[in-house]
Amino acid sequence: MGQDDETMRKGPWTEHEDFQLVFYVHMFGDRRWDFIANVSGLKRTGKSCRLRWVNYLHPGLKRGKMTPHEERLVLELHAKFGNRWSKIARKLPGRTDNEIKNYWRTHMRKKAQEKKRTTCRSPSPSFSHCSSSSSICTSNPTIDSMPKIETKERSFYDTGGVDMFSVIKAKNNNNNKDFKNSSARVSDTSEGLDGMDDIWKDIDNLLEDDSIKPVFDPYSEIAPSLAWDYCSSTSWMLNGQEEFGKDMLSLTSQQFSSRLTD
DNA sequence: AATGTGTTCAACCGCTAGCGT
DNA sequence: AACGCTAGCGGTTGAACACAT
Repeated sequence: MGQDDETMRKGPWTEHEDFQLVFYVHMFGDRRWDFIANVSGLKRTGKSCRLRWVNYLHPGLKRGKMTPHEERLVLELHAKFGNRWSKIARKLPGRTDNEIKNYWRTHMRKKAQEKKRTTCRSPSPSFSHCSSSSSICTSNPTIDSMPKIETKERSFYDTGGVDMFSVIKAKNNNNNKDFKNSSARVSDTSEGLDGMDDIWKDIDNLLEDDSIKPVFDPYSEIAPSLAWDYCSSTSWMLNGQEEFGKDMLSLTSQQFSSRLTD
């Protein structure tokens, strides 16, 4: 889009970037990634922002090891759907397609190694014999009892923004330790904050501070997508929405930037 | 303690479906 | 119908970490 590829950052995200992204996703919802990428000042593509959000920052994500039940489900669902990772992920709330894909790769490698070792002794009772095109596992009660989420439905990752905020708040109040701990790993260099825990807290605090409250009240009943529709329907948005965004948000951006560097 | 090897997982890339014009 | 744009998907890569020697 507007920015040329040479100025774009690549590689691991810093805590500061995470913080910014979370903040702007909260402001505008998790839909307009290119816009968020531009407006936030992050030197990242919209694509990269989306990926970071979906795979790492999304408040609904579970972190940590797969439970045996989840492992079984992945195997079963893979037997049913093949490498349709996003489809499989929709059946496992809190797990991303990337996570499942990675898990499967590891799993398959292990399986392959095991197979090598036990060179075609008795056939394994596991699911490894189910090819992606196989129908062997299709009438599985576990899968069939799962809620059916079809393509037109709201994606798990699509939190909107107001919903997300409530999740953030909930996150602050309890658990999700794995999520927070693992996120801290991203930036060992940053001493100021202790992983996502503090990011969520700071965002929470920032937004509760009236002086820097976003234009769109996160506590209101207006979904961010609607807020966005409202924004985009106005002339200032049509005539250079990026400039508007930068102006409007520069203050807030500076505020949380300074918090990080304190 | 140093080095090698294996494992995990975040992030990138290329492609495609879907939507608006 | 054709085109352009964007979000989303699946495959792949490589850095960081864990464990073995």
